[in-house]
Amino acid sequence: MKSHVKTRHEARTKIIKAMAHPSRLFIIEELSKRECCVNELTAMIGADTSTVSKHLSVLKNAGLVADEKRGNSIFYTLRCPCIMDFVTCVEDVLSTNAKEQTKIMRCCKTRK
Amino acid sequence: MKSHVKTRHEARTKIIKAMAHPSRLFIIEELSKRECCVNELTAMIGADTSTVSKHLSVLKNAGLVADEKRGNSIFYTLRCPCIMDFVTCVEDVLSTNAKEQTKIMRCCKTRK
DNA sequence: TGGCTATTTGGCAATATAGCCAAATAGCCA
DNA sequence: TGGCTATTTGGCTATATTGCCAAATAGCCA
Repeated sequence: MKSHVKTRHEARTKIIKAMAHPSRLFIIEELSKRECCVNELTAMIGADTSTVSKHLSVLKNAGLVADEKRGNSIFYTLRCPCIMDFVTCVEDVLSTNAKEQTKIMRCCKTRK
Repeated sequence: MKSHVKTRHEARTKIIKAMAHPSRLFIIEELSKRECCVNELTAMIGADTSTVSKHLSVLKNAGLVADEKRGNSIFYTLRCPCIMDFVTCVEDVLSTNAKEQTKIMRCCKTRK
């Protein structure tokens, strides 16, 4: 792989990796609805505050979310709403997979 | 997080994790242009055949690619072309990040 | 069948990621 | 200032991922 192609894919990978965790996907989905502070997200996720804080720092580091300090709290917002379109695509893959499974099962039954 | 929400995000995560590797992103991009066999992809990527094979099995396991044996070779194809739209979105994030960096740099210069 | 090419699998070591606890940091308000 | 709440950071262990080599498997063709 040529070096500039590799670099491009590495940059993309950084963004995608940041999304590749259930809690972080949850955060992205919540932030697509409204801004939240760490506290709120922690309560919703049900993990240690430090864990959620680290997830947020991964997302921030990838440029997926922005943070703004207001008073005592830090509010996070989603920076690129197109991210949610991607989730739609992932759902597409999942439903394609599900259909495939159904087809295989139906086929097995018929042959019994 | 409620259990069904968690399950949903875990399913999505599996798909996204499968994409979260430079070589696998490269494979996805190549397959979006045309079908390829392991051999061709291995040559393009420049890693061990077994490594590329394992990457392909990750993608296949996630339902992102399909394989078909023809003669001596196994040809891989992309199952959900919408995946490439996602890459567009990732590029969006990257360019937003780049603009942000530029803005910060310009700001620093002005203040010198 | 035997040799060849293509691909997958098993095993192992190196590295990265996740999540918890404890401690540090930062801002609010009495 | 001191106590309180919100958040981040450091450190640690457990687990997952990666990539190589070697070996196994599968199909082609002479």
